[in-house]
Amino acid sequence: MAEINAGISSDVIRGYNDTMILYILKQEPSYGYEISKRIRSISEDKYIIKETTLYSAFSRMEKNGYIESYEAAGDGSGKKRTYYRISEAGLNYYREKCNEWELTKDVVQRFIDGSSYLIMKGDKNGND
Amino acid sequence: MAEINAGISSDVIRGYNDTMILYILKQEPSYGYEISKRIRSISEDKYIIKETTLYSAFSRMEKNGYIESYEAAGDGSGKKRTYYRISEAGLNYYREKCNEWELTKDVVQRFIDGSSYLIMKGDKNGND
DNA sequence: TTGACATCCTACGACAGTCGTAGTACGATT
DNA sequence: AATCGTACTACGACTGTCGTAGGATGTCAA
Repeated sequence: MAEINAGISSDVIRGYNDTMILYILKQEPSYGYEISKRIRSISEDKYIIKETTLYSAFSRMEKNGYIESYEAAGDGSGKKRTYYRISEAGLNYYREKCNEWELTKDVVQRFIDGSSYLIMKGDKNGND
Repeated sequence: MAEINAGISSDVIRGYNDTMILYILKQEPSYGYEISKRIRSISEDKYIIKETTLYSAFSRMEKNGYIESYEAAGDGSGKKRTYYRISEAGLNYYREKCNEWELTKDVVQRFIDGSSYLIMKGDKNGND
């Protein structure tokens, strides 16, 4: 794979970056770089969030009250980092997004040609 | 339901309006108003595409060569309408989007808390 | 000490799809 | 003639994403 995020269009992910971040923060507070790596590993390298996207999501979500930030020097290293933790509002928002996702997934799926897709994959003649 | 498209965020659908339209056109040529109604009925009123979104998708996709337009007076009524038909390129694009969708769906799903979602819904049978 | 490299973060502006608002125009029904 | 459903166009605002750029710290090896 030459490209980054090959096959994943940012238009689809749009609006779900927040959800992914909140999913991570739901487990424990974290910071930019670590979250970015976790998203990458959870998606098995299929999705790599851009730094700018990530940090702009932070400021947006903090403004909306979904997350709260605090300064801390992580694990032994004297380096100060901006940690984020999820708030109650953020948790509720995350749950709403989960519901929305199930709904949206169901709707979009109706416009995806699943059967012909399967046939195509086995049909060398490309018949329809 | 008070709101239009309640629960479906335009950020998620973004980029999949094209796919929905192509799904309709894959079956037979059609025009704006009819496509809009078909999307609404296929989604069981869960998603109603905005007029402006629809027509801007037309011009975008025609520019990209995914669809071709022609003037015709539909069923008996003397009214002229702009019909669109899908092109070979459009068909390929549609198929790519189907693949992309399966991939994206899989990735996003990993960040959706499915089990707590089921518990929340109160599934007493524990079905999956 | 110097340099390379990974980490950690900010600023700015461009881009594109969506959507609100507005307006036009035709045909059929009342 | 007024109203409604149909059919379409124009314009500009909004927002999340992302390219580009830059800066500052810590670690490790040469």
